[in-house]
Order: sequence, then structure tokens, then C-alpha cells
Amino acid sequence: MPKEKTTKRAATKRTEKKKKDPNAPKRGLSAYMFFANEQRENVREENPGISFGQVGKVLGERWKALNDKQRAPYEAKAAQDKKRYEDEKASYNADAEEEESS
DNA sequence: TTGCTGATTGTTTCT
DNA sequence: AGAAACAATCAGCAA
Repeated sequence: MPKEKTTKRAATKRTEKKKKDPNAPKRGLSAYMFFANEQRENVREENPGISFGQVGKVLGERWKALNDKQRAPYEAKAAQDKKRYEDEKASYNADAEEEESS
């Protein structure tokens, strides 16, 4: 069973973004990001004139409503994006090394 | 070695 | 421009 880890991040906290790394190798996106990219149009189309709160909620419900197969394409994208992140990480590592080298 | 936490990602809409 | 619901993530650090 999924341990409900103490995910106690007080919202808007993420917007504070405290810089901790020199070049911060921002991670890749999430499957939801790709899913939202496609569904956002569909959801908004099915719910014309709905507020952001509703869209976001219905979006999440539909996200899980999909079968693993459906999430596959999104997860695949997430995996791909993650790769992209690897590049950032490389840059970040290279830079860090450079600094250390100096 | 293991596990946690924090930081981050993108969307929408609103003021 | 930033804020919040929505979900995933996953990389680095500590004991």
C-alpha cells in the first residue's frame, strides 16, 4: 500500500522556489503535464465557460479515469522529458565540476 | 542501504 | 505575474 508520506507542502510554497543549486537542473515534466496538455482542450471543450478550479478538478479525475494504457503515452512523454532533464543535470554537473575544478 | 523531503513541472482561469 | 487544485517525479541527502 502506498504509504501516505507526510506530503505536507503548504501549496503556494512551490511558487516561492528557494534556490538551492547553482544552475538548478529543474527536473523533467510529469505525465500529468503532458496529459493536461491534451486534455485541457477537451475538458474545456466539454465544459465551456467553467472556472479554473473546475477544470483542474475534472482534469485530475479524468486523468485517473484513463487506463494505464491511456496514461502510457503521457507517461512515455514524461519519461522522454525526464531524459531531457538528464541533459540539464549533465550541464549542472558539468558546471559544478568546473567550479570545483577551479 | 534505505527512505524521506523538498523542489519542480505544466495547465487553466482570475485579480 | 502569481495564486491554487490536479498529479507525477525523482534526484540528492541523511542516518
